[in-house]
Amino acid sequence: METEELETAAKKTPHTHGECTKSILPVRDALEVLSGKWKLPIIISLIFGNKRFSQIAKEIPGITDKMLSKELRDLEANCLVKRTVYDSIPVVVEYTLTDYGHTLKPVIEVLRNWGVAHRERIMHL
Amino acid sequence: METEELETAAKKTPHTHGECTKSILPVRDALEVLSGKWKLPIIISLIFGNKRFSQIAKEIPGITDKMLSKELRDLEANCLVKRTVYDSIPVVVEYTLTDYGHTLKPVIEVLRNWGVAHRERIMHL
DNA sequence: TTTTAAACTATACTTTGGTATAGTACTTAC
DNA sequence: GTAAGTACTATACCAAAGTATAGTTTAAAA
Repeated sequence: METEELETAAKKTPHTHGECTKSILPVRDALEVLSGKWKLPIIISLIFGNKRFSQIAKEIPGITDKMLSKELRDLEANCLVKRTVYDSIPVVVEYTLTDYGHTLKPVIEVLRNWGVAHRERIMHL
Repeated sequence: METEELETAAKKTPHTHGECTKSILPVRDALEVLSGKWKLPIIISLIFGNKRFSQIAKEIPGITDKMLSKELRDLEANCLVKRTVYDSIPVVVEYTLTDYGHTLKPVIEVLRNWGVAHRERIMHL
């Protein structure tokens, strides 16, 4: 019996490379925005309300100042977070989720729902 | 003017640690399933139809055998992919998205839609 | 008899992500 | 004048993720 003649379903839906790649790229973009250990905690923390640097730091156990600073800059570069400097003494900086940042809420919801179900499933094995 | 008196919106919606953490964990679970450079290409490739090892390898430019093998085992451990060995000569192994794996489709769709919009937005800056 | 193909595994290496620790500038409170 | 609070930055280090390259088994094809 030749390999090529196997009765698998493998050949049923032919498709091109380009199709796949084009379909993957934007998904990757979205995942990148949420990637890493700290972006999600930061975004979710800001969904609950505007925060100052040290407030976020306190709310996220384990994060270092360096990572918080770096990730906030990342999120700002992606227009998801706005940084406002208050000219007080000492200087206070407030971080806000932009309107655009809030468009992530349904995305996070879908991920959460799937995640909850997945957790259930993996537990009961 | 004291820091504590600033008229920011930062104090409007108080919430607890526990709330945040519990809300983050399942999202992370979901992201983990899709994490890394190769899981998404593999899943999407299998959405288009069942495939054999070397077929997937050919469809995903740049992936090494080692990574493909490792990621497939990961996906199998998460019940997303089924591995079927055909007792032919030479041995042929077919990979299938399980029904459960297909539940990822809407998740990927949401990510893709957000990703497309995000790509647009970042481009036009 | 060497090559080809299937589906891998093994070893070593590099790159990226994240951590640990310390230090900066400014000012107010003790 | 020393400590403490604001929001950071710098340096060095470490571990996980990914890459490169090669080797394994079986058997058919050239």
